[in-house]
Amino acid sequence: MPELPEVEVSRLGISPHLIGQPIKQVVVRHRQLRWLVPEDVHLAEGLTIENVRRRAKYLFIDTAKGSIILHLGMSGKLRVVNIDTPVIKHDHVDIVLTNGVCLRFNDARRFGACLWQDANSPEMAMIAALGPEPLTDDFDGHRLYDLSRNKSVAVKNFIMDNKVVVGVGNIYANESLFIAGIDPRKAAKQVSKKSYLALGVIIKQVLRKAIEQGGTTLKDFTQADGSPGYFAQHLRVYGRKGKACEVCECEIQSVTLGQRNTFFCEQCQK
DNA sequence: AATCTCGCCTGAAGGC
DNA sequence: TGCCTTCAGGCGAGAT
Repeated sequence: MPELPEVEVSRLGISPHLIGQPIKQVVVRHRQLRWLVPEDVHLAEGLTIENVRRRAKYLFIDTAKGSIILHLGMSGKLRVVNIDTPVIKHDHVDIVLTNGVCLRFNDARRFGACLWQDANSPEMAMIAALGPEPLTDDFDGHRLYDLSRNKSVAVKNFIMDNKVVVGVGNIYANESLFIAGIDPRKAAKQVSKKSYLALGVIIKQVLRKAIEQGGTTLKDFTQADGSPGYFAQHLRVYGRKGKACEVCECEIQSVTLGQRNTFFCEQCQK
């Protein structure tokens, strides 16, 4: 499942192929993604891609008149291919460039999205409501502490709340809390300032490290099979239910929090 | 206002 | 082998 690092690595992988290139056509084969792909995405046709940005897990393909917004959902993959590359199952959207190259969006589960943000319209509410980027100075442990004072939700749900900080998905929430030694079930308001200050640093480290690793293991986005994939990262707790904790050798536990699988070590996380 | 729950999807994995 | 069931999950929307 693409988390922020995967989206950022995708951005880095596709950007050089897109920036400065005019869009010839936007081909929509399957409109029914998470939301219906709007007709307005065709407004990008004839315009030049000026930038490829990321905000949270959304990618913005900027033109002078607006941006095509892509979200990879759970199973979304981006490839840069020649336009004559045969379409495979779940190739839903193509952004075709005038040079014969095309950005191809494949998404089996269709939890992803392709939207249009007009440059002259207010930013759509969904995007405007997003909290700070985790890798900027707008986010740190002080913010976590301050926002958590009256929150009774589990700390894991709290750090996965997009209004608190964006881009912390299930895997990295689990991993960060393990490293910080915080029990994911603990009420957000019960977590100490000291723990939050550590957690803020750890979230940044975990995400940065994953991006670096993704950069080094980055598959070739221009190959037919060159999906970004999900880099093989070393996971300490995620998916390790019943296995031994790497620190204390206790059995890793799992519970459901916020309808998501949650893994932790009872001994190491208090 | 804060929190909880639902639903969109398909493919992989496991059971029989 | 093959069918059926279960699970995974980002995240907005609606309910509580």
